[in-house]
Amino acid sequence: MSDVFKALSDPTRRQVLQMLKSGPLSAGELAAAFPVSKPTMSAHFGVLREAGLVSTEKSGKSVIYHLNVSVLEEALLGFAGVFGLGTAPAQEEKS
Amino acid sequence: MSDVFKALSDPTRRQVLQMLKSGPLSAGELAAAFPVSKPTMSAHFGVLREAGLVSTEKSGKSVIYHLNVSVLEEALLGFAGVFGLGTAPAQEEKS
DNA sequence: ACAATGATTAGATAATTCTCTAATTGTCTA
DNA sequence: TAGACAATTAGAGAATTATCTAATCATTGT
Repeated sequence: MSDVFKALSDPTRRQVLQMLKSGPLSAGELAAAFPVSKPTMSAHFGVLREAGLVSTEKSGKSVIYHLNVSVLEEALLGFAGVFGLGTAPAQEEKS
Repeated sequence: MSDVFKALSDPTRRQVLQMLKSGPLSAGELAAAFPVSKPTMSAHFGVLREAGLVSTEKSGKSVIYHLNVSVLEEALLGFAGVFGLGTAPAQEEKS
């Protein structure tokens, strides 16, 4: 779980996740959207994969990245839930 | 916003926030709950304050820390919302 | 005014993180 | 089999982070 928040702490990685929200993309397609080198992006991908936030699938020369929404959901809403935020409307304490 | 996620990336800081969920606590009370030095905790408090996740109030010798739930909510649910998670049930795309 | 207490600041160090270039691996196609 | 292309690994440097001890600041009580 800490790995997920660590992964989310970088703006580039958060943006990668947002790009993947609309569907799978190759490493190259993702990398092209950022002003850093490909190896740097590869490192970011590694962090995301380590955290379980993305999965990979190999397709010919390319590596396709998929978003694992469930992992993101569990971390984000799980933590939010601890504070009574989000999904569970925080059962109203009746007087 | 990036400051919030950066702040949330550390387990100690996330735990501090959880402790504050039940109500305000002094720096000393918070620090006592962790196996690190007080200056280290003070640094963590600084990160949380910088991110807007906590506010301080001075009371005599003590400094009282308050949780700013709204900031946490905005970041957590805001980001979750981008992925159609949480509050907004993600309007079903009808065929 | 002094000593005690709560908290932060100063200064330093070890570990981690982000980034780069260069080299390597794997796959396709001419 | 070569060459080209996609991606990652290797290796290194700069910046940030987490942590510590010692010192300082601020407040309270004697």
